[in-house]
Amino acid sequence: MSKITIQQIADLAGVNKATVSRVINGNSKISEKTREKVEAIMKQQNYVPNSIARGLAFNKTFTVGFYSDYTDKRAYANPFFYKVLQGIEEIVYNNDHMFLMMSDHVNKKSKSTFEKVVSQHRVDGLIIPNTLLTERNYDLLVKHKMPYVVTGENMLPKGGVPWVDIDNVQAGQILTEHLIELGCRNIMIYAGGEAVKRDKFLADRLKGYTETMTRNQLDISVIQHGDVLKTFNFSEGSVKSEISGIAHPDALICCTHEQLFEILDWERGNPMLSELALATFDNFPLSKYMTHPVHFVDIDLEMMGKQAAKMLFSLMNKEPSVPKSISIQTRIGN
Amino acid sequence: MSKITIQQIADLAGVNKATVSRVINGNSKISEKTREKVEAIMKQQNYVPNSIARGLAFNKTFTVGFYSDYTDKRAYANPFFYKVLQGIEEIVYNNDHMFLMMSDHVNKKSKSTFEKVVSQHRVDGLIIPNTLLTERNYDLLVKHKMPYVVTGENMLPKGGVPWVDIDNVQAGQILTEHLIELGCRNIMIYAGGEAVKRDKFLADRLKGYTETMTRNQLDISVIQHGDVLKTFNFSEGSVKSEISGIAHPDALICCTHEQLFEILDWERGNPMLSELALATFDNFPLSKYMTHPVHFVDIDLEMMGKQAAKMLFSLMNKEPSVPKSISIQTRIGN
DNA sequence: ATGAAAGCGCTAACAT
DNA sequence: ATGTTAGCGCTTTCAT
Repeated sequence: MSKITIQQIADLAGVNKATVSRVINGNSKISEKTREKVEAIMKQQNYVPNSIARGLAFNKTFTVGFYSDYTDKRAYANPFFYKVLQGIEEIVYNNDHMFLMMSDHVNKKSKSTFEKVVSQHRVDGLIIPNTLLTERNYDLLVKHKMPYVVTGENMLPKGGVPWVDIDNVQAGQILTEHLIELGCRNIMIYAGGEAVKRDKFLADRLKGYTETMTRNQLDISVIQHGDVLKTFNFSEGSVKSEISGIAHPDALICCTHEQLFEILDWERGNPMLSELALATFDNFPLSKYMTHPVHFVDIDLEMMGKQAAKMLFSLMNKEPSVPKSISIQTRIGN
Repeated sequence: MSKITIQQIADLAGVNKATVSRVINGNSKISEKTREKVEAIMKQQNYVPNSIARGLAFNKTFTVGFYSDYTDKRAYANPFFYKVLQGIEEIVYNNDHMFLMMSDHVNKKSKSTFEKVVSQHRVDGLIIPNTLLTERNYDLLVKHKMPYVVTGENMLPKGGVPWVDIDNVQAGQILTEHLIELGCRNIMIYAGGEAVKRDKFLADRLKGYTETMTRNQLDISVIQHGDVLKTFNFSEGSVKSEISGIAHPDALICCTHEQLFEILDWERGNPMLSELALATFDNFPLSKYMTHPVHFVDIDLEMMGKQAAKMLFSLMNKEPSVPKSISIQTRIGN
């Protein structure tokens, strides 16, 4: 513990500690001479203001929180999740704040981590995934006047919730357009029925696909189970499925990696490789191990993190006219 | 902002704020009657002590930090990395502390995040991966008397560095033993030469393999490139490689997932599936998509996180006789 | 067992 | 431009 305090710096510089405080905080009403003297001593003594004391005086923590759910394997097992964090930290650090990450751990005998952090004001602002913005959490944030930004489109039936999300409709559009440009006409999309109802991002991707196909006067073809695809006899070049009677697809858009892997897994014993263009959203780390090339839209999650953090600082600084929501545009990868 | 303070609670209870403070901190010298009265009022008012003020008085932050490197894709892209975090947080929250996660972001005009956190005492203790415990960081920690624990075996030529790591030697042993029990005799291990020198965990896994093979009087066979394996003609059941002359392996241990994927990728066009037992360390999320079963040791990273955090709290509490290092045992998965 | 008062390190309103 | 003083909310001697 370098117990050196503002008082000691003041003594060493032969000034009052208030003067040192003014130097620290860049107060203009300070003579160049004393400023230099104090700064020299601070540097020489390797003095660092105690942020706790500073926080108490300012009634601030200089910390931004990120709330997440470890039990949400979809987030944490997703290698891209850290991209969002990277974007957030970039902005947080550039604003001279710390980054407090917390999971939604619930302690048996006490409040949840979230409730503690919010009620104790351990952070000045919070970034929270839409899946964790429950009614209860929303109420807590409002009650404690805690600034926050949601990643992923707000799902709560509340107005004025600030959010940042990937534009999944646009992603569906450009991916479909890309396949059309490549010459594909019978473009199928694999979008599970239940999941689409539950996850808005899936519905949005589907919507982007549907709109684009319609605009190009192409037939829409949505399958809800990979099994349907397997009824097509690719090897014999048949034009219609023996069972479903649907036109032979020349491209398949998988809405999630899980779907893509299911297809790739099944495809190994099938010679559809050269006949079917595969496409999905987001790049993925094992892609290099894949023998079948996969088209994909590049989702800039780092940008999403940055925008969320920027928006949060705007809110914390009570800037006027902060946008309520931001949609991040995507583009074709590779 | 629920601006309710200890003074207001005291007023409401008709006692001095010192009394309230004693109730909060479980001071024994308090009559049961006043304790109950104060506790009732605190609960009724939904009072939460201001942790900043508390920290200032205690000269503590009630926060534990975790230092990591976003540029280290191996960590962040690894879904298992989060297991460690989960373990850490479990302990941290049970000890009523917060969890401050920080990357090694370096701000252009100022100190690194790490240096700020340590010099400003933003945390009471720190967990840091061995790869980030540089000489410089070590010096900072010592200089500021900051308690810390290293995950992964200490690589620094310094004594007394507390660390927690997976017992990779033991992991190599039991995996090899498992294969032997399964009837394998010609067990090969894929361990790249350069990597082994760089990463101690690889050398340890190799060591565990070597020891076990020797103890069982079996021949050791280490390959440094996957290509060597490809010289074996599995399909014809030949006993020796045409080129290397090495005995036909019936099992292959891959030291990393990358190696495993390389083999699996190449293997698709080869009928070695039924002939070669594959084995690796750590389970991985895409395993269910693999058609070739893979033996593996289950590495309990959550336990590693827990142990690291427990050790850190012991250090922070200045408990006597805290172990300097802990090796986490592994076991065969599935 | 409880109250009064000093102090943790810093900021800010008020003096000079 | 600089010093003085009073907090920020809590803990902790020291009284009583």
